[in-house]
Amino acid sequence: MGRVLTIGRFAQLTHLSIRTLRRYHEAGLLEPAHVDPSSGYRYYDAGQIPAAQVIARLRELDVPLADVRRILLEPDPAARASLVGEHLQRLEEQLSRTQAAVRSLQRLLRPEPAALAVELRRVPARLVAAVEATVTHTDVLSWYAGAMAELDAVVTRPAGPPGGLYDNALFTEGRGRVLVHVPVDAPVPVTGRVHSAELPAVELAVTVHEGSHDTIEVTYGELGRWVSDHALAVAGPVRETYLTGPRDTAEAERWRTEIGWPVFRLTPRSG
Amino acid sequence: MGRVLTIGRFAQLTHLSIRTLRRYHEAGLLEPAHVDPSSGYRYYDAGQIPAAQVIARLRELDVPLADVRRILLEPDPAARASLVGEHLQRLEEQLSRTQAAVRSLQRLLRPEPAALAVELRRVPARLVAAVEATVTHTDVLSWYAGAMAELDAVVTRPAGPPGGLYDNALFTEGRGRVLVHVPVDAPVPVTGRVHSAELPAVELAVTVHEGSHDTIEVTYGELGRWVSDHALAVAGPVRETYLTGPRDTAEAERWRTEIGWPVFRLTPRSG
DNA sequence: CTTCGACTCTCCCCCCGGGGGAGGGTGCAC
DNA sequence: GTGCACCCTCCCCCGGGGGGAGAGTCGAAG
Repeated sequence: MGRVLTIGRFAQLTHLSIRTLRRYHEAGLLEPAHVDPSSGYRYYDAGQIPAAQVIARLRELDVPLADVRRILLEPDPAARASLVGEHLQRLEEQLSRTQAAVRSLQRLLRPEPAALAVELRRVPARLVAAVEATVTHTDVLSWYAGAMAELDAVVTRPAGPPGGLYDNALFTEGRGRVLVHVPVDAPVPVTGRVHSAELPAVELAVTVHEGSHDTIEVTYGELGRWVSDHALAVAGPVRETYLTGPRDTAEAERWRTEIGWPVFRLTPRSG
Repeated sequence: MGRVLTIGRFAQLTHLSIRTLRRYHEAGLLEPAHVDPSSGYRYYDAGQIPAAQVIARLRELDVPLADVRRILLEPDPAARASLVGEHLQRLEEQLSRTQAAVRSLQRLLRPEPAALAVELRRVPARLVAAVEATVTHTDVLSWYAGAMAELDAVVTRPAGPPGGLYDNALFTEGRGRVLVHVPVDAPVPVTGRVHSAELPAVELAVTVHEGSHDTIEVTYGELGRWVSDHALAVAGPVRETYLTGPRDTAEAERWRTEIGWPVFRLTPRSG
């Protein structure tokens, strides 16, 4: 049916650039209907227009070319739809991160004079039921949800609010060790990923972040400033304790998150 | 006040990576409080934590480093807020483009068997009041709004629905000549950007896109397929005519956009 | 005060998804 | 049959990082 189209005509019909079509060819996303072996000329077929448009629309959704290829190679429509759905979910997560950034900017650009209440606290060792893993910054939220669900299934009578330990590398390098825990009075048997652990005693600089986690980075910064101003230095993974969280109330404004940064005293110097 | 912080400690307090801090330094975004001239070591101050966070949050909004710099250098808070607002508006435009891509994908992945009604039509030359410019793909929407408003102010009695001519390069290369017009019965005097023009007679392959422009690219593809299947080739800028548009009804489902692609007949060949 | 391990420096190459342009081969329409 | 528009490959560029090499520096323990 379709008459053979040169790359230029095909570009006009699909609203893609010639360069982009060549790139999709070499990436194995859109093989021309025919390639002249002597000249290397690419020839397309009008039937390939929808395929080219699917690629273009997926690219508009910032789907990486490799994932586009995976989607196109998936023969089962349902599986293909779920692959696309994953990316849509990723877009929603990005949207919420964008909203959090906007709210953080608002708080940063018109800062409230309310002084931060920080307490230096010596925390004893603590027996907990825990789940640990090394995760990336982008995965930490979904990982947390799964780990906490598993903990809740095992720990029937928690001895306090749940919490997490987050390696500093998780934030600065985007990947690090994470431990989510629920305090317990007695060791729990190993169940799935859940095991007992003892959080070591530390000296913590503690503050409480009020409200949703959208602007928690700002609170981290304020706590960091306090730590620095008091001639302290960071000495280990940060500890968050979810005094009031999503499990307690759906109203994010009521959440209360304790942030504790393990610190040690620097040798005194002038200043 | 603030004690001097090495780049590593500052990275911990701001949750930025060392590499990123160095990049922000060389980009002139975040000058360390002190740089040791002999060793090159960067030393930061705890007071710079908020500045670092502002940069990080703007980067999360995909603000280019150059624009971040412009924002940081702007002393007037109101002007600064408006710069940030521009980027937020850009994000909203991107969001609507994302939604359009999703809807286009839905239409592409479960196509309706409804055959496209295409008509080959010889169109005579037409006298219009027009505004022209060379614009980029990202600017075309806002440019169109301004141009159409100017046209409306000049043309009191239009002789037909408004339309636009769009260079194919606008779509394939992202930049091209655009002409927006309102048909008139008699030439209009030059007023601002508005001037008279005569659209040349052409042979058009015409179809009508129903509904919002979200999925208009899909209709373009179907029209392109029809053009190719009928041994035609594209011969000039596409013509859109807004039979029913935002000016007529707020219900996007009722919009009707005529798409006319100038074509010429290819020399006959087998197939 | 020395030592040594952790920290930091610069420099170069890599990633992605394109765009610009050079230099040279092809095709089609008149 | 010839000219010109088209197409080819190849290399370099962009932004905003990351990885790692190799060398220099800092500072805390002994």
